[in-house]
Amino acid sequence: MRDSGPSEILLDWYDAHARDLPWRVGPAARKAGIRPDPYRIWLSEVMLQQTTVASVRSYFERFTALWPRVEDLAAAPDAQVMGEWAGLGYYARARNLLKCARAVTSDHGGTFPQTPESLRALPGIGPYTAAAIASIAFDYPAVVVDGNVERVMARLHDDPTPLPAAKPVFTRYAEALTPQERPGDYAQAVMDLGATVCTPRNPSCILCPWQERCAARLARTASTLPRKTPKKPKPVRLGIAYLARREDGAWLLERRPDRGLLGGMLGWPGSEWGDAPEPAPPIDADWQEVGAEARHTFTHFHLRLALRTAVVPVDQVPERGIFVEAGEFRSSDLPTVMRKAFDLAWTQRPD
DNA sequence: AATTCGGGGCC
DNA sequence: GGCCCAGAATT
Repeated sequence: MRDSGPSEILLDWYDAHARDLPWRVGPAARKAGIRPDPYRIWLSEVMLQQTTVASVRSYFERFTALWPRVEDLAAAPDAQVMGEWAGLGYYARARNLLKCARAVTSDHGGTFPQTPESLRALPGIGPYTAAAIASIAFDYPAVVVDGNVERVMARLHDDPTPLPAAKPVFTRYAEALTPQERPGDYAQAVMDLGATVCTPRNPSCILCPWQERCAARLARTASTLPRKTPKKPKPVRLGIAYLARREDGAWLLERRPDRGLLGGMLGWPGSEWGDAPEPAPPIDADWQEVGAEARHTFTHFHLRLALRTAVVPVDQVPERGIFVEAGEFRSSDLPTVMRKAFDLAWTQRPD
């Protein structure tokens, strides 16, 4: 066997161990000349931002079935896209997804730009996603740095510098390894390595194709890396949600403003969330307290949401929100905290 | 440079 | 309970 550099060693490992993913063109097919669909790569990469493969799978299948091409997604109604994204989290991604699909369709003739810089100019595409699309979809030798790559680089160099301050250094490590040949397969290979071998806890160093050149394996420090600066504790916020059912079965919901928490999503009208929430019934009714509260943890706070229910006559006009007909309402269109509130108030309890 | 943005699976 | 995840946008 001829002398191989680290990227060739990793590519050999990838040829044998590449995971089968719905958006992936595997190494064998790629060598046979099959190109990935940039639309599917873009969609998967946006869904995968801070989100596990296991969570993304079903959403990816659903989106590509509903909207096979970027032009189809661009033409979709906002409310339908937000509803399909419900439960996946980080809802700014869905809003930017639509902006991006419409920009690609109207400004680029339905074709994704191919360089990291031009991709970076599109909504919802940052440094990582631009590099990932350029390399995977177009075989552009971009330096792809995600959480997996950071972890692998920290361990290869046994570098104790804490993230996020270490990001520029880890990026330089990654730069030095990125090959000109098969950059797309290489990018996916490092991420697969991080996801399946060089895992956050209990890495399988014995299975690692880079074990002989890994400083952390020699030092037995792999499982302690990368270091991260400690996070702030999450405060508790309180709130009240009002779940009104009209006598004909319609539900009183509210479209949340496009910015901020759960932006652009449907939700139950309610109080602000804070230390001492003020009652804010959206319609005059005989509100009943629900015994249980919905508990939910967001990125930076814990929420305890008190619930109120009421049944109101058909001719009554709400002060806030809009009635959604029973036949048009799907609790799966709601973000998880709102779906939890619905389940607690109306399905897990007797009427 | 820090903060804001979700949710699920794992330990 | 906290940690992690194919991060981006905003301040």
